[in-house]
Amino acid sequence: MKRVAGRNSLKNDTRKKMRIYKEIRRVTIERLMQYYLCLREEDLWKEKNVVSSTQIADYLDMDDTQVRKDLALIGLRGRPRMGFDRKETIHVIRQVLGFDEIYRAMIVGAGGLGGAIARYVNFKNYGVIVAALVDNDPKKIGKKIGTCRVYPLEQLKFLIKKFEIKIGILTCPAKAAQEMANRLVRAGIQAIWNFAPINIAVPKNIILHHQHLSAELVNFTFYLQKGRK
Amino acid sequence: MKRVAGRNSLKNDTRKKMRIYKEIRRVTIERLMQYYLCLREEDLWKEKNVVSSTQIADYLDMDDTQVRKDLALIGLRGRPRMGFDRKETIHVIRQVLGFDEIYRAMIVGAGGLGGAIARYVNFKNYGVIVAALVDNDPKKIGKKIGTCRVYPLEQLKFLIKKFEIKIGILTCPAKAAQEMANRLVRAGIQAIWNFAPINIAVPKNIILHHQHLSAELVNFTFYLQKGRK
DNA sequence: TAGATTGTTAATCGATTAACAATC
DNA sequence: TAGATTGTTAATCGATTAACAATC
Repeated sequence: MKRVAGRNSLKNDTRKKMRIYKEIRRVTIERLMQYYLCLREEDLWKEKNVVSSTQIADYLDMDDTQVRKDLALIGLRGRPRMGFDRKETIHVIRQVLGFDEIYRAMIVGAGGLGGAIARYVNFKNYGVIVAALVDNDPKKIGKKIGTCRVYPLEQLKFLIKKFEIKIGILTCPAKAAQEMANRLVRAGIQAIWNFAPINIAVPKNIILHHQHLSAELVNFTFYLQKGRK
Repeated sequence: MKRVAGRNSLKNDTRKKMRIYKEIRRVTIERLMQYYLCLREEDLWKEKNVVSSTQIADYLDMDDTQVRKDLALIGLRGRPRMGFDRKETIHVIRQVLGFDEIYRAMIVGAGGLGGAIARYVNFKNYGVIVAALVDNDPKKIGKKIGTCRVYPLEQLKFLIKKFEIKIGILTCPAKAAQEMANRLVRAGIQAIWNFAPINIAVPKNIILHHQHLSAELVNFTFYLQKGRK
């Protein structure tokens, strides 16, 4: 079957993207994120045009073949004796991880944690913009935190439609978390990032990511124990 | 060689503990944490004395053999037809993960995030107590946040000695993070939990856990992309 | 060219799952 | 007892690492 070059390119791109995504596992995503961070942030490499898989592997204390495999998976080719083009690598990883699209988020609960997250400016480098906060405390409503405003809880659904919000960030007290999650789901949210120290349940089609800070403590308590090195 | 029962029991316990710890990997720790959370928190099981590996596995959507293997690794035995003793399981997991010892922590940076963490009451369920905050803003010094007080930055070293602080929590701005980490290390801290959006370097013997909230965004951006699912 | 680095296949390693006898 | 659940061995699966020819 004959093909006209270009005509199907967009379609083929999408198909290729989907094929790639099927194969990318969670651990790979985490590693891609690490490559991205060190390629982008490390002063050491900021001026370089080309970085070898060995350099990345040494920096991250991992195997160089792994780096090449991961980069090959997302379509990146290196050049023998040279390595990988730094800018291209950054660009493709951003593309694959979805940082080049824009998703808007809403923070539910304008307390200390919610406020701190709203002020976290570099979310936008990762394709996420906090568009609004909601709270039920009249004293907080109308205030500006970072670049966004605190709205009354009643406007939750309205704001989600208006700003086309896809991600709900729960920084409310634990006892309100499930109810707030339900409201977000009913309002058509697609993903929930839960900071409340409680497990919540959502429909299967909703992306749910728990951020239980207490659960992270095991990283210290386990390794600090006597008898451990 | 003959052994006197009891005489070596403490020694043997420690030896056994160390042997176990050698074998416990990061993924296992994470799973133990999940078992702990669902055994402890799920209302469903709060009244039960016995829970089977199958029930836990179903709840967490994993393989039941895995649950039995993990529990066997930390010395827990189940009873055929019954399952595992719920309280004993909780107790042993707490023990292994180190939640029964007490470690004190200091928060460096009494902003929104630092304040929110200081108020997170259930850290103490995991063996961690926030003993103090430090900040260089004179307006904040002396204030009480949750149950602890904000001290001047100059007292950092003094406070670490006084309260026997083992964990430093960095919630200061990114540009101050490395310097604050250095001060913590010089003052004899053993672990650092870094919330500042920058990579910091510490000596190898220090436990370092980065909590880059921005990096978590990939959990949403990747899966929200068009062409996925 | 010589040598460094890639890309890929094969080998190893470890983790997960299946099977089933033992047991209460 | 019959049947459910454990504990353990063996089989499978997948991920990581080693080896090495290809290449600039």
